[in-house]
Parts: sequence; structure tokens; C-alpha cells
Amino acid sequence: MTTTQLVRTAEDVFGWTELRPEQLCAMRHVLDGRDALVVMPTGAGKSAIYQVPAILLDGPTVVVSPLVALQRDQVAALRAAGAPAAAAVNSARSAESNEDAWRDFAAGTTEYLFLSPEQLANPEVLDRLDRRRPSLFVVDEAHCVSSWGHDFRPDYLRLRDVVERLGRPVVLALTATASGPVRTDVVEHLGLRDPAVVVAGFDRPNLHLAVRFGTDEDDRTRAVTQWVTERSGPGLLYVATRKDAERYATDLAARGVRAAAFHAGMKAADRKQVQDDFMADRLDLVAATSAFGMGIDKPDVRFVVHAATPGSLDAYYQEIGRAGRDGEPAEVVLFHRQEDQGLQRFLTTRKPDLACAREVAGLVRKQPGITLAELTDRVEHSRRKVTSTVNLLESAEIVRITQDGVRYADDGPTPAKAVGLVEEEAERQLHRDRSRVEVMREYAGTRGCRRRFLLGYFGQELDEPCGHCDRCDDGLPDEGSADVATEHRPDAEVRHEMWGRGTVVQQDGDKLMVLFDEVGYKTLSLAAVEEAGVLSAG
DNA sequence: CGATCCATGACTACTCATGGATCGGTGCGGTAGT
Repeated sequence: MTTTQLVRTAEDVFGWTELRPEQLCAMRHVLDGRDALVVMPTGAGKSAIYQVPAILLDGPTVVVSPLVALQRDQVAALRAAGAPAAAAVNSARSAESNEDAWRDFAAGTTEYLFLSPEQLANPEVLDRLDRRRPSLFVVDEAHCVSSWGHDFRPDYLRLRDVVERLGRPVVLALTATASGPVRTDVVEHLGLRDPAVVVAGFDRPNLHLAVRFGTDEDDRTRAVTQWVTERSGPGLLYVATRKDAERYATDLAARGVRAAAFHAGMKAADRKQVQDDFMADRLDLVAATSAFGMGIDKPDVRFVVHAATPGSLDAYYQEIGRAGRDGEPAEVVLFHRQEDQGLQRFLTTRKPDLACAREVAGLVRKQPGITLAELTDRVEHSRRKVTSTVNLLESAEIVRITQDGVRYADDGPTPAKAVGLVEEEAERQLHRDRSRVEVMREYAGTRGCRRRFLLGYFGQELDEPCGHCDRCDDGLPDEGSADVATEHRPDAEVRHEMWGRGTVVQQDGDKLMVLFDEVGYKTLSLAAVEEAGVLSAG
């Protein structure tokens, strides 16, 4: 299969006369039968990477997409482009139209089929897919594997089994944001084999980055309100709670800003209205929780303000990335308060259901090869609970999931002891999540260039301060990257007396950020590291 | 963990301080009821 064929198909079918080098590179890998992880900003043509090769490969393409609305948009876009047949199967459609879609799929006329991870948990769905042997398995918004799979939508962590079940088609994971650990998570949980990793530059030099510090909540609210009122938008205001979304929308509307709230507690019709109004410039501002954004591709968003600090730099980068997609200047401001950590700590607290874990472990031991569906029937818990319990048992290495169902690990402990191990594993996951909250605080508090910090976290080194953030505006002390010792370069392996093995993320002034396998992100004082010698080369 | 709400109590007629309880984000799918 040649590059010429790719280029010709892109032009003949979709009318694209030009493909970016990264797009072409990723497409080639897919055609060559190699798994790939592609990190590319929204609007840079991620979808093209599966849309074109899908046509050249025999067999249909399955696209896993987290939101029904996204599935709808993608199907509509493919139809509008006059591409081969595309369909989605989900709960928003009638049983009848889903059956129609399956009939077309079985007949071999469907090229692209869009499904949620939850659909893929249904054995019948898998049978239907398997009969047509898909050649390409695409996971869109693949960071969801990492951010949602561990608790919120556990079926994301079962996609690896789905891939096996379908006879291992080529797997292509697509996302707009992925720090090192998130990439590792995606690769591991999707079971990618020797994947090609294609990363398009994700620096957004037109975004001006700044952080403001509030003393108390009223103070911050006033500052945010004033800041927004002085701008004209279109802009986004991210908040932590639904109530805040409503409050800001009301307050700002009273001050003449065309503002509306957006959060998951609103009726679907109202949410759609707000989104449409924002896209059509009938709104200047949307005050939203994290519910707003996926699939939003508005080029002229002039600012993204956070009235509360999100739970991770990954989430933050995703949200600010919605500003200035047209390349024109845009402002990005985080109104930080130390107290935000309280909420984020709460939100990351998930207690594992140990009774459920014990019950499931017991059942698996008694009946090797039991399926997830059978487990769900046998216990008095929701499918979601059972799935996340199995996920936890798997990461604690108590059970294994194979094509022949769930099995107890060969030298696994007794179910009673397993509970303790599950608890420890949950604790480790909690530590990792919490350490990600800490990284946000480091970002807010950094004395160096913010862009350098941000990009450093995503594994991209910036040789010079960016000159386009509040720190640079204030006149940075010159702290070039030259004085970073080799053993503290990003990705260097280190070992800490207490925290064990870790990988250097980046040096920020006189501090060193390290990601430890067991305890997550930690920030160490360089002076202390050198004096006490707690850190050695790994 | 922190903000907020509400009941209670102190002390004095209106208000304020204190403490316990409660709440806080993201979506799928399927089902009940108009």
C-alpha cells in the first residue's frame, strides 16, 4: 500500500488536497498493520487518520467514542463528505434503527461503525462484530481510558479484551492530550503492541498563560466576574460545581454579558441549546463544569478562565486547549486558591467495595472461566460496580481476564487475603490521583515560565522561556535549561530512599518533579536532594 | 477538605456565634411512566 494511494483516496473521497506529515505518518502505520497512539490537537485532522485507511483496508472499522453526541457528529460528517456508509449503535436510537444498522453491518455495506465502550461489553454485540472481522479498531478520545476507566466508566479498561475477542485488528488510539503517564496507561490498558507513537507539536504559542491568586472565595468571585466583564468573548468559564456554573451565569447575565450555564444536571435539550447558541455566537460566555467541551471545536474562543483549579494538569490542558484554535491571540487565566484542593481530594476519593471484591473473588475461584456477564447476574451489584471491582482485582493481580473468562491468578491469595490487596491497590490509585492534584498546585506556584512547565509535563522541552505568560511578563530570572544535571533530565530513572523507583518529569527552578511508580508525583527540593542524597540514579 | 445550610443557644429584641449535617463531577444504558 503506497503513500500515493493514501493521498489519492484522501482527495477522491474526502476532497482533501493536502495531508499533514503527522497524519500521513500515522496513516502509513495503520496500513502497515501497526498499532498506533496519535496525540494531536483537536482540529488538526485526527479523524482523517482512520477515515482514509479504513477505506483501503478490507473489512469494517469499529470506532469507540465516549459520547453519543460525538458518534452522531462523526456519522453526519462522514455522510456529508460522501464517504462509505457510516452508522452508530447506541441507546439514543430506537431499537428498530439499531437493528437496521446491524443488518447493514452484517450485509457488509457498513465501513464505519461507532460504538460506546458500554456497547462493547455486550456479548451479542461482540458476536455481531466478530462475524465481520473488523480490520481496524479505533479508540477516539483515548485519554478517557486513563481518566475514566479506573472508576467512572470501567468498561474502558475492558477494551483490551474486546480487541482480543475480535481477533486483534489494528488498534489506533487518538487523543488531543496525553502526558507520559497517561500515554503509558492508554498503551497498557488497550494492550497496544509495539505501538507507533505520533505526537504532533501541541504547544499553543498564541495562548497567553496566567495565574491569579485569590485570598478568600468572595475575593476570587469578584475578581473572576470583573475579569470576564471586561472582555468580550466568546469565552469559557470553567467552575468546579454545578451551583457555581448557575451562579456565575446569572451574575454575569445581570451585568450584560450574554452568558449561560452548562453542566450535566441540565436537561439534554437545554444543554444542546446552550451549545448551539455558543457555536452560533448568540452567547459570549458559557459558565461550565467539566461536562462542557468534548467535541466542541469553535475556532474563535478568545479566553478560557478557570474560577477553580481542576484535578490534573491533563484536564487543565484539555480545557484551555479550547481557546484560540484559529491561531489568533487568546487569554488563559487560572484563578487559583489553595482550598480548591479540598474539593479535588473529595472528588478523587473512591472507596472500593470490599465486600463486593470478596464476593467476586470467591466466585471466580469457585468457577474458573466465569464471564463478567455471569458475575453480574450472580451478585447483588450493578454491572458497573462489578466491572470496576474486576478491574481492581486484575490490577492487584488477583484475577486474570482471558478469552476464556475470568480466572484466579495461579498463585493468588485466598479471597479473604485478596481483600487486603485490593485495598492496597485502591490506595495506590488514590495516591496517584492525589499527586496529580498536587501538580496543579505546582503549576500555579511555579516561579519559572508557565509554558515551559506545562510543556515539560507533557514531555516537550522548551529551550527558552516563552515570553508569553505572566511569569515571563514579570521578567524571569534567567534559568536556562543548561544547568540541569544529566541525572535530572526528563525521563531519567531515579530511585528514592522512601518512594522507590521513579522517572524525572522535569526540573522547575530549584525543584525537581518526579513521577514515582508507587506514590505518583512528588516535588523535591534540589538542595535537599543533593545534600541528603536520598535520590540515586535508577 | 471546605463551603454552606440550618438549628440551637446566648443574650436581650435584633444579631451573632457555634456546631452538626450535608454536599460536592464526568455518561453510558435500560426502564418506568406520560
